Amino acid sequence: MEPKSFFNDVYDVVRQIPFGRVTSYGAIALFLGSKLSARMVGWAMNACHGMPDVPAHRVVNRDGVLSGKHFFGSPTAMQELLEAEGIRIENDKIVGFKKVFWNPSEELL
DNA sequence: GTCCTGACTCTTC
DNA sequence: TGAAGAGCCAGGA
Repeated sequence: MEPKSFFNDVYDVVRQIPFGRVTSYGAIALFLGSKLSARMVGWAMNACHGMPDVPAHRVVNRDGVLSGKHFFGSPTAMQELLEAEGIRIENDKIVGFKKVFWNPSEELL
Protein backbone atom coordinates (compact mmCIF):
# COMPACT_ATOMS: atom_id res chain seq x y z
CA MET A 1 0.00 0.00 0.00
CA GLU A 2 1.36 3.36 -1.01
CA PRO A 3 -0.55 6.37 0.22
CA LYS A 4 -0.06 9.24 -2.18
CA SER A 5 -1.49 11.85 0.10
CA PHE A 6 -0.61 14.13 2.96
CA PHE A 7 0.80 11.08 4.69
CA ASN A 8 3.28 10.43 1.93
CA ASP A 9 4.54 13.98 2.19
CA VAL A 10 5.00 13.60 5.92
CA TYR A 11 6.95 10.38 5.45
CA ASP A 12 9.11 11.98 2.79
CA VAL A 13 10.11 14.77 5.16
CA VAL A 14 10.69 12.48 8.13
CA ARG A 15 12.88 10.20 6.03
CA GLN A 16 15.19 13.10 5.25
CA ILE A 17 15.85 13.96 8.87
CA PRO A 18 19.64 13.68 9.26
CA PHE A 19 21.24 11.29 11.73
CA GLY A 20 21.34 12.68 15.24
CA ARG A 21 18.73 15.31 14.50
CA VAL A 22 15.08 15.67 15.44
CA THR A 23 12.16 17.79 14.36
CA SER A 24 8.69 18.63 15.59
CA TYR A 25 5.22 17.86 14.32
CA GLY A 26 4.59 21.54 13.86
CA ALA A 27 7.77 22.01 11.81
CA ILE A 28 6.70 19.27 9.43
CA ALA A 29 3.16 20.59 9.27
CA LEU A 30 4.48 24.07 8.61
CA PHE A 31 6.75 22.79 5.87
CA LEU A 32 3.80 21.05 4.26
CA GLY A 33 1.88 24.29 4.28
CA SER A 34 -0.36 24.15 7.31
CA LYS A 35 1.07 24.47 10.78
CA LEU A 36 -2.43 23.85 12.07
CA SER A 37 -2.19 20.34 10.71
CA ALA A 38 0.26 19.26 13.36
CA ARG A 39 -2.29 16.76 14.62
CA MET A 40 -2.45 15.33 11.15
CA VAL A 41 1.30 14.75 11.27
CA GLY A 42 0.88 12.82 14.49
CA TRP A 43 -1.90 10.86 12.89
CA ALA A 44 0.35 10.15 9.93
CA MET A 45 2.94 8.79 12.34
CA ASN A 46 0.25 6.52 13.69
CA ALA A 47 0.04 5.01 10.25
CA CYS A 48 3.80 4.82 9.70
CA HIS A 49 4.17 1.61 11.66
CA GLY A 50 4.34 -0.35 8.43
CA MET A 51 7.14 1.85 7.14
CA PRO A 52 10.57 1.04 8.62
CA ASP A 53 12.03 3.82 6.50
CA VAL A 54 10.26 6.42 8.57
CA PRO A 55 12.26 7.37 11.69
CA ALA A 56 9.23 8.42 13.69
CA HIS A 57 11.39 8.50 16.81
CA ARG A 58 12.97 11.67 15.45
CA VAL A 59 9.62 13.44 15.50
CA VAL A 60 8.56 15.04 18.77
CA ASN A 61 6.32 17.86 19.86
CA ARG A 62 7.41 21.48 20.02
CA ASP A 63 8.76 21.02 23.54
CA GLY A 64 11.02 18.18 22.52
CA VAL A 65 8.95 15.75 24.56
CA LEU A 66 8.60 12.19 23.32
CA SER A 67 4.83 12.34 23.10
CA GLY A 68 4.53 9.26 20.97
CA LYS A 69 7.02 7.04 22.79
CA HIS A 70 4.17 4.90 24.04
CA PHE A 71 3.36 3.97 20.45
CA PHE A 72 6.79 2.43 19.89
CA GLY A 73 5.89 -0.71 21.76
CA SER A 74 8.01 0.22 24.75
CA PRO A 75 7.99 3.51 26.64
CA THR A 76 11.77 3.55 26.40
CA ALA A 77 12.18 2.31 22.83
CA MET A 78 11.94 5.77 21.37
CA GLN A 79 14.34 7.17 23.94
CA GLU A 80 16.90 4.44 23.30
CA LEU A 81 16.74 4.99 19.58
CA LEU A 82 17.44 8.68 20.05
CA GLU A 83 20.24 8.05 22.53
CA ALA A 84 21.78 5.67 20.03
CA GLU A 85 22.10 8.67 17.73
CA GLY A 86 23.82 10.77 20.37
CA ILE A 87 20.72 12.59 21.53
CA ARG A 88 20.33 12.83 25.29
CA ILE A 89 16.94 12.31 26.85
CA GLU A 90 15.85 13.38 30.30
CA ASN A 91 12.36 12.86 31.69
CA ASP A 92 11.14 11.90 28.23
CA LYS A 93 12.38 15.25 26.98
CA ILE A 94 15.24 15.96 24.59
CA VAL A 95 18.17 17.74 26.23
CA GLY A 96 19.33 20.67 24.12
CA PHE A 97 16.39 20.27 21.82
CA LYS A 98 17.22 23.46 19.94
CA LYS A 99 20.73 22.19 19.23
CA VAL A 100 19.53 19.01 17.57
CA PHE A 101 16.42 20.53 16.11
CA TRP A 102 16.18 20.10 12.35
CA ASN A 103 14.01 22.58 10.51
CA PRO A 104 12.77 21.17 7.17
CA SER A 105 11.65 24.63 6.09
CA GLU A 106 15.30 25.75 6.10
CA GLU A 107 17.40 22.61 5.72
CA LEU A 108 15.26 20.78 3.22
CA LEU A 109 14.20 23.70 1.13
C1' DG B 1 -23.21 8.84 4.89
C1' DT B 2 -22.32 10.91 9.51
C1' DC B 3 -19.90 11.29 13.95
C1' DC B 4 -15.79 10.67 16.85
C1' DT B 5 -11.09 10.31 17.76
C1' DG B 6 -6.10 11.37 17.37
C1' DA B 7 1.65 10.95 18.79
C1' DC B 8 -0.23 19.08 18.16
C1' DT B 9 -0.07 24.05 18.27
C1' DC B 10 -1.68 28.72 18.88
C1' DT B 11 -4.70 32.29 20.81
C1' DT B 12 -7.48 34.11 24.36
C1' DC B 13 -9.52 34.50 29.18
C1' DT C 1 1.59 33.55 34.50
C1' DG C 2 -1.36 29.61 34.09
C1' DA C 3 -5.14 27.09 32.09
C1' DA C 4 -8.68 26.12 28.68
C1' DG C 5 -10.67 26.17 24.07
C1' DA C 6 -10.57 26.18 19.09
C1' DG C 7 -8.68 24.65 14.58
C1' DC C 8 -6.68 21.59 11.06
C1' DC C 9 -7.14 16.60 8.08
C1' DA C 10 -7.79 11.82 7.62
C1' DG C 11 -9.22 7.25 9.03
C1' DG C 12 -12.34 4.07 11.48
C1' DA C 13 -16.93 2.61 13.39
